[in-house]
Amino acid sequence: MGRPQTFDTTEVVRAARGVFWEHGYEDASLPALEAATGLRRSSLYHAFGSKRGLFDAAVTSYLDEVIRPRLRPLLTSPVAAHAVVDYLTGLRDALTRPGSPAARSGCLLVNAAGAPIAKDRAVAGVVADYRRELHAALRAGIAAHLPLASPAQVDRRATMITSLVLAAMTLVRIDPEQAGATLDAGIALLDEET
Amino acid sequence: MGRPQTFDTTEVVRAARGVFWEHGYEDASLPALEAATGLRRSSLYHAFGSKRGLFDAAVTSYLDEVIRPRLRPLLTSPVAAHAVVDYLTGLRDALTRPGSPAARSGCLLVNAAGAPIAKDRAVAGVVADYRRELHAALRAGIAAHLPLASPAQVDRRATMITSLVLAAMTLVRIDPEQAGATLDAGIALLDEET
DNA sequence: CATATTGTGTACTGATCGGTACACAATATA
DNA sequence: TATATTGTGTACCGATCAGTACACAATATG
Repeated sequence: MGRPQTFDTTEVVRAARGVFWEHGYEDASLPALEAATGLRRSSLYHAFGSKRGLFDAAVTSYLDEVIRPRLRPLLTSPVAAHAVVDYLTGLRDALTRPGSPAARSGCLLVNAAGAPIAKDRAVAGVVADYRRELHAALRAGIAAHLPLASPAQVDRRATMITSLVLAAMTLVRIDPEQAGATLDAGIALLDEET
Repeated sequence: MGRPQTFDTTEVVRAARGVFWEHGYEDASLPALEAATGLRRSSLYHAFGSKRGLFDAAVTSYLDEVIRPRLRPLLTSPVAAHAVVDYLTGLRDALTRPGSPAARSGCLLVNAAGAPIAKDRAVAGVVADYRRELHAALRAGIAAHLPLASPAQVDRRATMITSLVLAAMTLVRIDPEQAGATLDAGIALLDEET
């Protein structure tokens, strides 16, 4: 069946993901992607069709390997009462740990939302779905944390915490301290209401 | 003293601001800036030195003509009790009015925070200062809205509402409905606590 | 009117962009 | 071993990028 691939697709996508994460879709150049993956563009185009195809693979990898593992405790019942607080503290630690991808570049999808690529309907849909997924997970976590609150109150608070997370992702690139303070405000609010 | 300018600097900066607002710094091309301003690059470079100089002027214009007029009621004492709610409803209306610059492109500075230009320290500082300015204004508005709350409570809620605003600016480009719901959650929360 | 000074238009620069043509390499199958 | 099939490397494509050189236009001042 012809010559076999010499590279591991998952690893290559991970490397490309890092480039898109740091530079965004538009400013991730082919030479930078070649350097990060160790592949020439001929191989990248053969395997992924286009820069956009590689980006889509990177987004899928980002959701599966970066986003969803963190949300899992909020989505697998029974949800612990402290799961939301754990999520927020864990995220704050990740954003304030110097050198980590999240501290350096925030969130791949949040960054994409403000970039020209967001005008692509498919990409906009992925980002919108991501926000919905985050909101649903936080709603579950808040419901476990505030068992006496009404569904409407839980939903409203989930919207608030979702926004805190999105804002922290935006702020970390320009002022990590403000990003940390943003997440701390969410933790404090949840404690306050217990 | 030589040949006089044939254009109005303020108007030209406004036109350039629209281009940067819609496309971001990196993807605002010189031809696009020429088309929007009606000037050739020779004039732009003569007046502003560089693409970056024009961007800086556009940012100043954005703060003075777009951001701060909206914040003024929150910063001129006495602050009305309903000023925060007015701000949020006004912002929601702007974000959900189809065709408005904010509905189409969100916030020039929030978008910049996620773009490569954010690595420039001066730009990062401007965005960080903008967030501080927004936070201070909302704190004043919330203090007027919740006169019984402690300073710490007011500050924490100001951080929350600030994040709602930033998140809505991010979301409007990919899903205006989620952006509107985000601001509605803030309004509802303020009502709930009255 | 002459001249210095400043603004504007045309036309270009080298660099870089994403994408591709094509030769060659490496394997599976016959 | 011969051949079909698939993967990889080299070298290129036209388009576009930000920026600039320079001639020319238009004014203020002498």
